[in-house]
Amino acid sequence: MSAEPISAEQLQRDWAAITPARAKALQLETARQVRLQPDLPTPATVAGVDVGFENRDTARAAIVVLRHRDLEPVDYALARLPVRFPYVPGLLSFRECPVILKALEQLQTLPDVLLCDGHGVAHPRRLGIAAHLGVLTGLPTVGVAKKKLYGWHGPVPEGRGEWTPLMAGRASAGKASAGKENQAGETLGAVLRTRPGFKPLFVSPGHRLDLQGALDLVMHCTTRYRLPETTRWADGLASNRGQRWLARLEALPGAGG
DNA sequence: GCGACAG
DNA sequence: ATCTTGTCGC
Repeated sequence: MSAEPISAEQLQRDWAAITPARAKALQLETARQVRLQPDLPTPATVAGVDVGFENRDTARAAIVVLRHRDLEPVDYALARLPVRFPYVPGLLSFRECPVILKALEQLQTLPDVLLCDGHGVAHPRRLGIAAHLGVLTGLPTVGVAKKKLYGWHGPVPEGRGEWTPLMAGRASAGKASAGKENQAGETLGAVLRTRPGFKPLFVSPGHRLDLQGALDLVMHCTTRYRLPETTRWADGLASNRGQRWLARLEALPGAGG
């Protein structure tokens, strides 16, 4: 039933001439394959993935695999590919998935779970890049975003690890309900305070785990910064100053590329 | 018509 | 995402 891991090359062909309109339709179909379930087995490894742009039309994906136990890097991969889809809010995966799959194929060993830059099911059609990547690869995935794309939420508690639900739909306006919100929507994710005094992160499950599992994992990976270590590594490698981070990786024991 | 709008 | 200078603080 569920799709086998698709190759980057195949994906490139499938999406070669896709339009935003067709992409939205495809999201509705693909979202039906997303599976959110509790009790993700404790992973041995957790990876972070991010995409940077060397220029207007060249994307660069970076994946860094960390040991779950101590968050030490054990593997990484880099890939480049021409950009063939514009940035459209809600359609991010069509722009970034191809180059990410290419990088995944270069890893020595696949990670047990993947933390993505962007949302999971906290998306208008429930298929943020993390959810889409999960279905495409079959891997458990988590969405970790710095800004909201969709949904509404109340005040975020100040303590580290505290959070408030990110609900589907839009906050009800009107003075009659000032202070209180609609109870109608479903919980899609969480607005999580990883560090007191800093802006919160938007966490949502992507595939093969639930919200609690996503939150536990993100907190486990977040030590002394606002962002999880996975994201920080991938971010660094995908960016312009990637050389600096590359040097740190190559100085490590068993981290090949 | 007006605001919202991952990376 | 990317383009960019300085600045405040541990």
